[in-house]
Amino acid sequence: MGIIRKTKSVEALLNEFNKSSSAISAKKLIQSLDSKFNKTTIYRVLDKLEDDGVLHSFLGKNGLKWYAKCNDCSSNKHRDLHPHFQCLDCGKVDCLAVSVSLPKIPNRKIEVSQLLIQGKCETCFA
Amino acid sequence: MGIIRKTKSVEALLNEFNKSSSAISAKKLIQSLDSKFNKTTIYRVLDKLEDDGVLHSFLGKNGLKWYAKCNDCSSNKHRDLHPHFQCLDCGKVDCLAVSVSLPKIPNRKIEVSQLLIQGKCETCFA
DNA sequence: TTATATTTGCAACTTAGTTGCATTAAAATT
DNA sequence: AATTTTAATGCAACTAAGTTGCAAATATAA
Ligand SMILES: [Mn+2]
Ligand SMILES: [Mn+2]
Ligand SMILES: [Zn+2]
Ligand SMILES: [Zn+2]
Repeated sequence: MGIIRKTKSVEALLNEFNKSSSAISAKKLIQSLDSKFNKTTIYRVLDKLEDDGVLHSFLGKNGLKWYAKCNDCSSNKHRDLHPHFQCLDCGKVDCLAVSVSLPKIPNRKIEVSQLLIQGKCETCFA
Repeated sequence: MGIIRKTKSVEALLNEFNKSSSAISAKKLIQSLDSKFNKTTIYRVLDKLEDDGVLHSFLGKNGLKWYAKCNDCSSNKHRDLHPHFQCLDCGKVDCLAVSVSLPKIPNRKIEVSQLLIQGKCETCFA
């Protein structure tokens, strides 16, 4: 079940995601908003925003949880099946607005897939 | 640095990987060998076998660490750049012996990538 | 057999994420 | 505006995968 009330924490988190277009880890959000909100609150609000189709989540390096804005999702329809890129130098993570062609796998039913590409970002590569 | 001595724990772990061709999670190995070895030992031997190019590791559902046998790797050359399939019903994880065509990403340098496909395996799909 | 260096077990630790519950605060109702 | 209702919050305690330091055990070389 998603967000019902427009609280301070909801506004603060949405604000964080409006400041940059990159993905943000739960860990970073907890650090940034530490003085204002409890980590439990942050985890719970993120979870609800994902239910609502406002954010989507995925696992980055070391299994850490990351969140990024959705483009055309709603609570009914989540379609964030794009790959993500994580810079091994600066740690930045971005959504890649491209579609991945999955390999053919006989006798299995594919439900979801996640592709994480790692390397050097534009800034760190130059 | 890799394996130097052929100890009981090394043999036991290699034996586990020879019993099945599927990947095995560190968690499962710790459970299976709980009566014989300490979990610290298991983590350390797995790490060394990976260094030696005998096993490769990757993260599955929920960021859990999985290991599987390498095919043609050595301590110098690791090439396990294949995708993995995890069954959401029975939990089984397999290496997929196919190559993935990564999308073109301008101005970035790709170093590694990991593709995890989830769904129903042959057994659970039928 | 002895010496040396690697491996092991254990306990304590780290850290991301979760849970239960009493309190607080939105928002709906009167 | 005051009251009621119910969702959201803070806090502390917990969970669980994985790590670390160190003394004791064991494989291998001498
Ligand atoms: Mn994304
Ligand atoms: Mn594999
Ligand atoms: Zn970078
Ligand atoms: Zn299955």
